[in-house]
Amino acid sequence: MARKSGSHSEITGPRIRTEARRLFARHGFAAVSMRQIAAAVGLQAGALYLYTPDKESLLFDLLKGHMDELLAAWAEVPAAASPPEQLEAFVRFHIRFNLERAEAVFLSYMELRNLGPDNFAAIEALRRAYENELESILRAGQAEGCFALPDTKLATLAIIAMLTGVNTWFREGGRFSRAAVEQIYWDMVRKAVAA
Amino acid sequence: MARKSGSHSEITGPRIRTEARRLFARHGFAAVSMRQIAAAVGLQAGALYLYTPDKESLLFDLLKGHMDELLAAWAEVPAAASPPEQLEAFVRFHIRFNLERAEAVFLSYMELRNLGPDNFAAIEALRRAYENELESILRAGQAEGCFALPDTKLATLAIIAMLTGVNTWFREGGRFSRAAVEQIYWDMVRKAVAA
DNA sequence: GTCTATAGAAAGATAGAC
DNA sequence: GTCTATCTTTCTATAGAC
Repeated sequence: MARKSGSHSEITGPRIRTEARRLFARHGFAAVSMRQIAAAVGLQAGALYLYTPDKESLLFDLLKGHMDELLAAWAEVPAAASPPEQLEAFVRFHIRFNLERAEAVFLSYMELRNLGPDNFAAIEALRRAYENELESILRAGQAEGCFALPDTKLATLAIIAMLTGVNTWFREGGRFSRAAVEQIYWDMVRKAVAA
Repeated sequence: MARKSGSHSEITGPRIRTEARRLFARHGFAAVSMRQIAAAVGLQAGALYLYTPDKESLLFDLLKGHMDELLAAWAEVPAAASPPEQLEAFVRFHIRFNLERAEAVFLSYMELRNLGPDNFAAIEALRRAYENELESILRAGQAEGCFALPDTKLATLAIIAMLTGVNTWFREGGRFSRAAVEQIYWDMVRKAVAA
């Protein structure tokens, strides 16, 4: 039988992060108080400071954790034989992963401005590392002549913006399944980069 | 000679909106206090309430004004002869207009969640009206057989997300002029929708 | 039209009891 | 590991002088 109160450090930390992510994504970092987060977890506000030195660090941990997981998950995707196949894998991976973590994605794009300079730079570096993954695919395809792009960096940013936009409208049980969305977006990307 | 103090209602209102837009875009609605806005204009906090009933109304006026101007500006663009030409006009218009009003665009995408239900619905309706402008172009091209799209609504959202993404990276004096950016993005859109 | 002053609520963070 | 209590600051919004 579980204790009604006492020590729960192993479970409380993750629950704080989960509730903070949910609340920050829904209302915005600045609009959410430490008291609201504590209440969602079932704690008093002071107890949060056992798990984070301050509010900004809590946000940073969420963003850093998300970017680390994003890069690790992409690293797990097996390499394909040709740039077009690699690009298809990236498009499908990006849509799938981002839909699974909509709240974290939203935070990572919207709440960067609430970080101090050092924390901001750390997240930016990870974001650029992810963009570079796509850009190397585009560069390889460009070199082989299967893609025709005026600028690979701009194409990278354009494609990522387009794919991430799925998160703003996709709803479970809507007109399209995730698989259908992947297919439709892949069709558009494939044509947009084609030689 | 201008008075040092006294009545300035005709100039103070616009200045409040300009400074509020700048501060909200930079730090986020919830993170900016009425005192900060007043200080940026050169007023005391209480004086702001001569111009807005509360903080949320100030935000709503900014978003509503932006959407109205966006729709009005698009209405001024002369109609082109064919769907591809219309689409090119839309792409160039969207990039140009959004780069000219980067702060307002940022607000309109990020701070909707700080509006109450009625204000939220009003802005959403205007956003959908703008999306419908693009979708009718895509539908017309689809009907004429010059575009090939699995779904015009999804293509609408994908294209707008891609174009609006320019605002996240474009900097004056960077590698590309505005005209060059318009051209590169139009090339990608043109190919993505082509039959 | 703007200011000073302030009411009243809520914020982030800390101290010490248990 | 968590709670209660509190310090200190800051917030939105209002009242009344000028």
